[in-house]
Amino acid sequence: MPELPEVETIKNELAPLVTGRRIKSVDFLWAKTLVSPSIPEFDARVTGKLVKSLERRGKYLIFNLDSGDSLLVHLRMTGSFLSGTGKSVPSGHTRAVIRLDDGICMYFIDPRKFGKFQLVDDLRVKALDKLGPEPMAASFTSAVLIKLLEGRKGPIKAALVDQEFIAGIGNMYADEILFESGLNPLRPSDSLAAEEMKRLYKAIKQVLKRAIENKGASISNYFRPGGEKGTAHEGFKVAHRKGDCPVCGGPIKRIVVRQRGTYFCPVCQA
DNA sequence: CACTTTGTTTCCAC
DNA sequence: TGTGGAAACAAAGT
Repeated sequence: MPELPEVETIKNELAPLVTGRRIKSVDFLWAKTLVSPSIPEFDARVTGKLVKSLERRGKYLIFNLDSGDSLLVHLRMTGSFLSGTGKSVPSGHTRAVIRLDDGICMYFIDPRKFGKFQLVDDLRVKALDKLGPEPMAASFTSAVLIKLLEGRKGPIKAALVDQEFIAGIGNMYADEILFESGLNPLRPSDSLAAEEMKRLYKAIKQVLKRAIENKGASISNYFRPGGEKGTAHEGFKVAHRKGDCPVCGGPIKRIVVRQRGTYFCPVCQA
């Protein structure tokens, strides 16, 4: 399930394959994958263009073209990329094929069809503008987090998965971060003591950093461009776990916060 | 067949 | 007007 560490891994591993190459064609095997513009206009603006660079913002992967246009790929739930040579489609869940020069192909594989492609002429679009700060950026300091938390009502878990609050964190990393901080997911955001906010800040940086080092979490359908899986999920303490707390041995509890399954240890996260 | 999964969108109350 | 919560939605797996 692509969240920040998974999209970052895809970006890092795809970049050497695609930067400096020209796009020969993009085929959509699932029409709804492209949200805008129309397919004919998309083809006209993309074919023959050079991929200048790849970047990531939140859960968006961004292909910057030499024409100034950018292809935004919103990776959501089950989306990932597989690189190949274009002979055959590697999976029945392939939703789009980006063909580059020298026979390089990138397959967008997305079993649940939630991922979206969008071509824009300016990165100042609503989808990106609304995103909160990048948690891994050096500019995301504990002072920034404290500022965000003050006056914010509602459970801390809800804040962490809110893309306008912080970009790139989804359900599973929110659970891991809260476990690492020893904070109950239902604690109101503005109720944290200074020391708790410090712990939360450290946990955000640490959980994401470790997950990036482990090339993302391969829960359900995520894999890397070369076909390998990530191993970050092997280190998960509570997210998607059914068993007992690895620290205190008590049962992990599952509750629902903002309509989302939330795993936590009621003892360690009192 | 009901339920789960994640993020966005829409709607409603305050 | 902003904020926040709940529900609906998208699609497929179990």
